Amino acid sequence: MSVQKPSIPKGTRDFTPAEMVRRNYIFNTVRSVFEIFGYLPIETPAMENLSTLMGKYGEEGDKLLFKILNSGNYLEGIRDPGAGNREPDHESRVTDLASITRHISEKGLRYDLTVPFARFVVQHQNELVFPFKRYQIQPVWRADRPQKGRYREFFQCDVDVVGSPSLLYEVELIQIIDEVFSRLGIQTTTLFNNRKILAGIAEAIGAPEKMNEITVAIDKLDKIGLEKVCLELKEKGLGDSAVTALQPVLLMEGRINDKIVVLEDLFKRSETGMKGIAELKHLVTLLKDLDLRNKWTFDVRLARGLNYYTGTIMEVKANEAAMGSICGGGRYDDLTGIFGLPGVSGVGISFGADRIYDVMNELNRFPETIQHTTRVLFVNFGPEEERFALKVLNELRQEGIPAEIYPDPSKLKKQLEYASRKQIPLAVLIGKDEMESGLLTVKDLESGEQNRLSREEFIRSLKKI
RNA sequence: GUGGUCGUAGCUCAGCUGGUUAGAGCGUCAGAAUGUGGCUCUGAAGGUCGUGGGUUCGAAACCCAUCUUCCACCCCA
Repeated sequence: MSVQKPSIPKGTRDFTPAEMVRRNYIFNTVRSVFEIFGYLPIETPAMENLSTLMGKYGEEGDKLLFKILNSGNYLEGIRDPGAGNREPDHESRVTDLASITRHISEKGLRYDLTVPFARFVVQHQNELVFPFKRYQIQPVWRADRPQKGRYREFFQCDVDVVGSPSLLYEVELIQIIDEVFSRLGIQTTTLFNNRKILAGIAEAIGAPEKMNEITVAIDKLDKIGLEKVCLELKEKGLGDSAVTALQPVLLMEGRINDKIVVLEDLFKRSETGMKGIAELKHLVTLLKDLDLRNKWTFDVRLARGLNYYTGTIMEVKANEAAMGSICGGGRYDDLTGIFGLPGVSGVGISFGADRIYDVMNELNRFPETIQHTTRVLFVNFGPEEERFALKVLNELRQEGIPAEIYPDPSKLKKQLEYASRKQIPLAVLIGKDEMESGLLTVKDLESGEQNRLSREEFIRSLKKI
């Protein structure tokens, strides 16, 4: 039997202690901000029933779901789809696969945390206090093709509130965004838009069913330019008059108020659009009163694919790094409706921990102080000394000071090197001399200084810091 | 899912148009007066050249497939 090369699936990663310390720094920061805003944690299973997941993320989303094979010989009851057709052409085989999927797989890995949360709310509705504010920090999986900032397994940090349509929560979420990124030391811009405005635009130019195509095209304005956008819209079946009517939106610039004027003019023919504008104005008014440290603005081009959003949608970008959005979310008026609890409005956002990590790494924003864990290493000089050291070691641990002892009486050089490499700041040497005098030799590995201290003095000096 | 790209020691890479025993730097390990790390010196170990086929007298170099990396599209955290 040959030795196999160890490997992990595409788009997944191992995390070393050095990486985990930094990742935890992000998780802890996010978590503590969520908590001061009054959100409580929940967790849901890694896998959900496929029926819970399918159809919630659009056609694309369904393709990106990781499906779990059923246990047992699930093929037994299934007829060979090619049986009556001994020359299976390509077409029929594809559809057969699709139809066979539900027979062989009924579970899938979660794609995000919002849909499982909606399911959770419906299932536990009688135990929850509404408006229900929760946060959730767990991995999600997408069968996407990996690239920079895009993984197949990654962590999302979601905050959502369900049971209130109040725009105060949109404001609260934007405050959370501001607080989290201020604490992490990343400068950001929060872009927001409103699905009702997008729907209003489609409605006003006489193509309400083409909302998706229109938003996708508008989104490309920066990248491919006005002409190509118009061309693409026509290819997508939009009439000349509609494209003409859309021009003011495409050419719109200036301050938020200027844009609102343009849209209001357009929305004389769209009630939905007007509603969206009203929400936008309200949100902007509230935000202006707050002294946020990071930038925010309204951007009609922001689309966001997840098709359950119905109101405000938002997205956060790091100002100093080329990375997709590091946080995103929005309002969904009826997510729980699909699971049998209609009329409950929710709004939430999701922080992409892995992308935030990548950005912070690139910009070198991790504080040095989060590095080392063990603060004191006890050098091992032999069985006698070991027993003595163990007692002092235990005292330190009782005081909550992370400390460890070297496992065997190796050469001092080796033991100190171990301490150096683990970035342990202090080494304690207890040999014959120290045992007799009762004074410990304490070496500061950063400065190289060495002192003789009694146990009490030593512990006191550690507690001071 | 479509198109492209990368893959040589633990890491970063060199290896000219195919030609003997595949190299460097860093790292690792072992030494350099028996209780003192980082710096220095000496020495050593370490490579199925991503994997599997093929072309060839001969392949790390060429071809095909496959896996992985990264990029664009799509979509998204």
